[in-house]
Amino acid sequence: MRVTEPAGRRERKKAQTRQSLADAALELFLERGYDQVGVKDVADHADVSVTTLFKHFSGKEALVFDQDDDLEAELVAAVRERPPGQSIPQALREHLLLKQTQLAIHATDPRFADFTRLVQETPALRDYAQRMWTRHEAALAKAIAEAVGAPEDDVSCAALARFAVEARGLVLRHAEPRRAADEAFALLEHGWAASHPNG
Amino acid sequence: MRVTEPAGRRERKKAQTRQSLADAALELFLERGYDQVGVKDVADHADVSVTTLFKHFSGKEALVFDQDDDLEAELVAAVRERPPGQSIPQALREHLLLKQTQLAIHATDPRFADFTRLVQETPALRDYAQRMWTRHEAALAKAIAEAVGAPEDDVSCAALARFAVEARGLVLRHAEPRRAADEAFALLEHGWAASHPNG
DNA sequence: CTGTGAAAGTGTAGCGATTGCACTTATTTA
DNA sequence: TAAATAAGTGCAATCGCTACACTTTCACAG
Repeated sequence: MRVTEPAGRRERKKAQTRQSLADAALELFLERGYDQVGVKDVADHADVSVTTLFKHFSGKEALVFDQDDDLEAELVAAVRERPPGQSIPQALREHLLLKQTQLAIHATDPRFADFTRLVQETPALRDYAQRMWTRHEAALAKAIAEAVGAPEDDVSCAALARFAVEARGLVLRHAEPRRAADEAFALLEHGWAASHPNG
Repeated sequence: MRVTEPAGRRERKKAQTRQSLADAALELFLERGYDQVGVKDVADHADVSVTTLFKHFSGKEALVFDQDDDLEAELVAAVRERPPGQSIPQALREHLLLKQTQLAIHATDPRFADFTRLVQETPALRDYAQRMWTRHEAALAKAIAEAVGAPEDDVSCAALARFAVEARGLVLRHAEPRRAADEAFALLEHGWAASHPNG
């Protein structure tokens, strides 16, 4: 009985079903392409009904993103617990670069590159991923505002939050992510420093 | 025979059908809410078949955005033909603020405010509007690069383009658009000036 | 004029994602 | 062990959207 896995047989079976679905989805999507696979196919392949599939996942796109939940907390933590001397834009740049190399279902999965390509080449998935981040924009804005002692609805904090999550999309499609991130965040860095000398 | 309306009866009828659909859609959406109206309802109300509706509009959301076409040209022009002494971020801020007060189907329509509210309150429409702008991000990035003599795929130009169109969404949901735009673009302004002293 | 081909429009049938409903089965818990 | 709970099932239906085969209408050349 591991710490992360609550004992009950019921919960274990539930988790297993969910995992079967996620695995089936990833496998089929990689094999045939997202649009060439129906939710029915995924359900059949995982040996459950379509109804059950939708009890576990909010939609077809969600099948490949199994970990939305921690994103927000980590994002906020990246700002709040950044090392002393590091600016907020810097902290966000580092966090996003780090995340990019973890976003796979299993970090150890050799199909990681394929997964990333799948997401980038499928509009529906690309958009979904972007919205996943944008959903936490408000929380991030609030964290930034707190970090610099600005009012909670400060516009420039909201702007920095938005721009930072958008920068992710920009960086992803570039061959040299590190360099792209540096350039994109340099813009934010300088702009931010100008209005928040203490940030 | 006006300059804007090509003579042929055929083309006139086509334009009229399209207009009927757009009118019906706006009316019904405002009355019942976007999600409570089906494309069938719109088609019936405009007295055409559903098939015809989709011959005129690429999807349900497109029914309320009748003018995507000029957006890109205007966006590029805003950068290319900006008054001397005006920075690129400034030019984009002004352009977006201007656009925001024109985006109605008819600028003279008293229902303008309702329309804006509808779009902002309906996720599907908000997202669609955002994508409408994002679709022209590449063209804008290119125009910016040309304006400052940077390579066509320069990352900071792409970043400025993306941030500028994203700033729009930020500004829209604020009570004081002018002030919000000033703050959001101040960030870009300073960041941009730091790396492009000649921009 | 006229007839012919393109363009606009129609109705039906259907697909794929998603939901609601009534139901069975398995697990938990009192 | 029985009642309560939650997972899973199958089916029908909705909704956006497309394909198809068809009719009507207009433009234009002969």
